[in-house]
Amino acid sequence: MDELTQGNHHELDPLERQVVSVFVDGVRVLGLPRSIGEIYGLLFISESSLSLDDLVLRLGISKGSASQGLRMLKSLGAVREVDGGGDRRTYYEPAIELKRLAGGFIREQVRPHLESGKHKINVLTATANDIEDPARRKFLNERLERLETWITSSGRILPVLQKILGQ
Amino acid sequence: MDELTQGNHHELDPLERQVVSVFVDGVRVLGLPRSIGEIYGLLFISESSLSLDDLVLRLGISKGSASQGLRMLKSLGAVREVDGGGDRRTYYEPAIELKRLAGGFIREQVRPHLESGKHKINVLTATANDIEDPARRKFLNERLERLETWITSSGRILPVLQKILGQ
DNA sequence: GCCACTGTTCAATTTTGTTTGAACAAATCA
DNA sequence: TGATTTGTTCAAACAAAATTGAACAGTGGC
Repeated sequence: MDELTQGNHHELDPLERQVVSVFVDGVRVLGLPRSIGEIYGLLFISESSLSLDDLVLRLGISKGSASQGLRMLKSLGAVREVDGGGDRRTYYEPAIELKRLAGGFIREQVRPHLESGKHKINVLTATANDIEDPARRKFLNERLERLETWITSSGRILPVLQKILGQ
Repeated sequence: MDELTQGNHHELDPLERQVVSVFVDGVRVLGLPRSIGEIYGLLFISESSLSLDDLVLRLGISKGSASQGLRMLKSLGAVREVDGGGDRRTYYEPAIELKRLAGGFIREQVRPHLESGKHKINVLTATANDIEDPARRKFLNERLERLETWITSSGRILPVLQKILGQ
């Protein structure tokens, strides 16, 4: 294997390690696995695109992790495939526009929960109307209505978010 | 023990279980432990305030969990203490204004991460300026600058969030 | 002062979620 | 066609995080 054409397969240098660790912390806040942060972080400070086994070799993670991590990053729109050197590997580059990253996260991780929440509350509201005791029924309806306004407000936020982040 | 004065210590009825499960799912999205969702959820559909051992008995969780969960909910401003019956227990009620809940979450869980992120990036930027290779240094500075704008944009969002949620 | 009650702490346990690695599929090459 | 390379899948191993429960501290009643 030739370093000039195959890239650098040593362990990370100290600066790279620090940057990766920033991303590892960052994705933990978002509730994503550490490997996602490692992979995205390394792509983020790498000038050239990297292949799956670049990631395996440089981060010291398994092929399985790298494969699953890249799949999730692709679904989030956080990495894109590029055609790399003359070989038949797939190479990856990070998407670095915050707007795009936030958009992917909202689409994949936030919206589905809001939708399913809205649905569950509708079911609950129907159930609550079968309650005998009128005082209890009234109370439950008030609370469930409030829950609904929470979801509505949250939904209103998302476009605003995307607008602000797109700058 | 008298049910009329001490409250209902049976297991949850189906509707209560469903509501609690909505909150359990909700807090998981936010990266908080399930017990937080259980406790807040039960308070949310309970007409009267509840004591620590009401929570223990009705949710079937340990005293330790209930105590730690209430501590976190207090720090988030998601519950408030009220003086209950004639006994010397502390009773709790949920805060149900989305504005307040979001504010607490942002203050306790979001801002600290943004701050520490900003700090780490400053450290990194200093390190990057020691890099010999000018091309590499330039690239790193560009990327770190971008990271900084991410944090800045994210910070700008928080007040907007609070404004929209406060309606 | 002693007992009963309420709530906290934290080491041990349990649960949940992530990573690994071996088996496999698909694609390319010779 | 068979050998090689690239990447995926998923059950098992592992790691991280939450929960338990027993010991403890504080408080009030008697």
